[in-house]
Amino acid sequence: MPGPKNVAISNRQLAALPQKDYQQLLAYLKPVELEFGDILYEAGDQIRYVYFPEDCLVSLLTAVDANRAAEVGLVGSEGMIGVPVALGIFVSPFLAVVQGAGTALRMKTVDFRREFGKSAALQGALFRFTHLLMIQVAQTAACNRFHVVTQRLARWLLMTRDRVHANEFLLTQEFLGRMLGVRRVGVTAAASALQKLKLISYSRGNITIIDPAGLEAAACGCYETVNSLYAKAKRSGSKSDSRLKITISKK
Amino acid sequence: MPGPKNVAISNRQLAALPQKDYQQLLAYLKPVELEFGDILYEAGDQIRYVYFPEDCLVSLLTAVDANRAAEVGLVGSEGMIGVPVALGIFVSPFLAVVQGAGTALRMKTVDFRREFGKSAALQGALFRFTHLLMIQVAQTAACNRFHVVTQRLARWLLMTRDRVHANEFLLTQEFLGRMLGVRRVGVTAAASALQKLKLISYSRGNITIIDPAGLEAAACGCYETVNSLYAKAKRSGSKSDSRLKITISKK
DNA sequence: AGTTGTATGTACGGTTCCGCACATAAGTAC
DNA sequence: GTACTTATGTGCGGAACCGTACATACAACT
Repeated sequence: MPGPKNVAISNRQLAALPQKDYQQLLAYLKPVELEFGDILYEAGDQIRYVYFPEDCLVSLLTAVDANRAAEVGLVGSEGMIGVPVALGIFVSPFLAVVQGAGTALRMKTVDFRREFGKSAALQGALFRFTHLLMIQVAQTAACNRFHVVTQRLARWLLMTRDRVHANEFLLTQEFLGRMLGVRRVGVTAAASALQKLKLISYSRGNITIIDPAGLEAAACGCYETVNSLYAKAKRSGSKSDSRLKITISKK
Repeated sequence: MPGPKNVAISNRQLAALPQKDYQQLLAYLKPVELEFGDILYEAGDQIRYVYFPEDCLVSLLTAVDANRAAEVGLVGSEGMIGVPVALGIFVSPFLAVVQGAGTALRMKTVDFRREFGKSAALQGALFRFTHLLMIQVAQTAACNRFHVVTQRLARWLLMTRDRVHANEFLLTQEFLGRMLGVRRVGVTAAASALQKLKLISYSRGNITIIDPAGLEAAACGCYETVNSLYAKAKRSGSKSDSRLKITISKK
């Protein structure tokens, strides 16, 4: 049963915790300012901290070679960065890079892992989020296979919008190209198309979503597919079919 | 510490368990014959059973609409089908379809979930596998974005080879097209190219890998990237940085 | 006002893959 | 052998996107 609502807590994973479990974590959570472009982990890095975004946005990328990488996941205040730790893995498989500046609460991995063993609510929440992330990554795989740049761009803008809770954000086409794994001019063309349809406007990195509903229509169904699952998870909050109690055995 | 090697156990998740934990599961595990094309779950289905493949091969697919889906994961005797259950989720996000006939040991989800709560070794093994699956799905996302059909086909054949432990298998180009998310003729062209290079041979669904090393060279790096992580996980066996004890609270 | 740097737009030939239609070939049934 | 089904091969116009190069536009600084 969740405790009283922690209204001041902007990270949803933390907000969903019972008061007691949250208080327990609080001693270890330190706010950090994350800047655009900050790298939280390179692929293969030790995960020294886990992060609970408050109003920042973090992209997870998988590389295929030195020059080419594609975003496979996008995490904001609804989730956590460092999901592998919940699975007992302490090496990041992804490049995690800050895509929207803001604050996050972070915690040393060792502290988190210990507290994780004590809080069934935290376990449930993070296992569910891990599952959602898996779905998001898988949908991205299928989306990359079938959908054209314009649709993928529209989807990406909507996903970003959902996570920063704003219709305006700062992103160059060069950057968008890196996320979507296309040339900059590919983004130029797609963005121009969306602008001509009066769904977005942009100039020198400043992107504004003018018509969210129209943009959703221009996006592929992958947006709605994943989004509805996130929304469902949000509604069901900390309720779960599974209640686990995990303890880490000493040594 | 794992118990004596269970040499007769062909599923690696089960084989890695301590003798005691394995014996505990044995009462619930029933062998089933899986035929080509069998659907274990549709996307959105309740997960009524989890499956431990012995010599069969199962594809996980994500759909983007009624006609189009792409494979995002491939699971053989090294893994388990029904990973979400380990995360406390009992609905499959993927279509799970048998791609190579054979046997699997299966278990009712409710039984599995209960036993899962009792065996730290089982938890560790499955959490690690969940993580590997996440990596595989993510690599597929990036691969779909950047690599051409011939490379992806080569990668797919190698992945299949690793999982069925054979250089020969039965698969039509029509089927391969569905897995890779391309037209049949796209597969025809790619397969012809690989055959001309004397890396494979095929006729009417019968594919033989002639030159595994050459095929690997023709595949994209995604194969080696993921494969090395699987190999590493295999080597480290049931050793883990994390030892957890999970118990399911009553009600 | 002029300079510099960054962001965006345009152009072009080449490649990959699409959708579709039709042709061949290998196995299966009668 | 003939008919039928299944698997594979070929052809063709078009769309999307690539790599590259070059042009324009806005912003900030001097």
